[in-house]
Amino acid sequence: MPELPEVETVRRQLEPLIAGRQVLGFGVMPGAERLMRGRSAPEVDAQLNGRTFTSVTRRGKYLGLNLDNGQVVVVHLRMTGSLRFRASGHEEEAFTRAAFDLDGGDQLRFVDVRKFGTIDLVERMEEALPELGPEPLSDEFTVDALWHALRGRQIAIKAALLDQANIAGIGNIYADEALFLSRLNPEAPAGSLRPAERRELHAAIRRVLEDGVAHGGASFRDYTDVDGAEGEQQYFVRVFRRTDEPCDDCDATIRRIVVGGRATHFCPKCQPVRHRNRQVKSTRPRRAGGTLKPR
DNA sequence: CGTTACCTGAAA
DNA sequence: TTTCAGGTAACG
Repeated sequence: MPELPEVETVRRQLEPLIAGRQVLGFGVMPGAERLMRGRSAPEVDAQLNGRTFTSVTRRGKYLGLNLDNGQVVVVHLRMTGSLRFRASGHEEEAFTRAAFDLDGGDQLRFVDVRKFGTIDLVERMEEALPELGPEPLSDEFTVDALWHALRGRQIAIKAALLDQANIAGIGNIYADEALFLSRLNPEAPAGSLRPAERRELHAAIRRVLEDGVAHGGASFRDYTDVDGAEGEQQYFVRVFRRTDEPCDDCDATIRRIVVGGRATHFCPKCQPVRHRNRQVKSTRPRRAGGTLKPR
């Protein structure tokens, strides 16, 4: 559920709460063992015991809880996971799947209804990460970097934005919002974007993610921050989960379709299907524009 | 490449 | 009762 802005919100809150705190124990609740991806909780507990958290980093939707010996606890919240920092004596919330006991009795809890989230303990963060594209809020994310990921590809631009190997951290909310801001149809082939459209999409991605962070993330369903509080970004979305509502910009009715297996929301008037350049004679399908160079 | 599985609860 | 869900890996 959490995308880059939600994960970054957690990172910012969590770092000052756990930096300098010592781990006295770690445990996984019965029935939730899979979140350790095959590693045994007692073994991880033994490795963590006595270690101290130093900082919290983020890569895409992954969090790295850094330890004083260089090791990293890598957390992915997937759909419904959340990390909660709770003071000593706080009652246990439902769906707590794992917990770190900190010095002083405070707890860092991993709460996750659907049990899709994961926790890894590794020597270096990269060991726990799949192939990830550039960080969209970093300097390495340029229009050229975006185009490098899209050029020559026939898949829908929406699906391309969700592929973490292209750009790290975009999920279903921010993909729809970025496409709305850049007025691109979600089903347009990724490699068909013209130069001006690439620049607009690049700027839109930056903008929606920055807005999301500024509003503390979006809480449509399960997302809550480290205190259990909701974000505000859901009040600012332009199309996401606004099916049948009027578009803010043109009053047309927002539609919901499925692209790449995911619900996709867009304004059919602001984000029209772009026709291939019509050719009167030829019935042979043309490549849908774009520069077709090998990747 | 698109589709299915992984889980569970809330909403339709 | 059925459908849907901020994600991703494993299918075919």
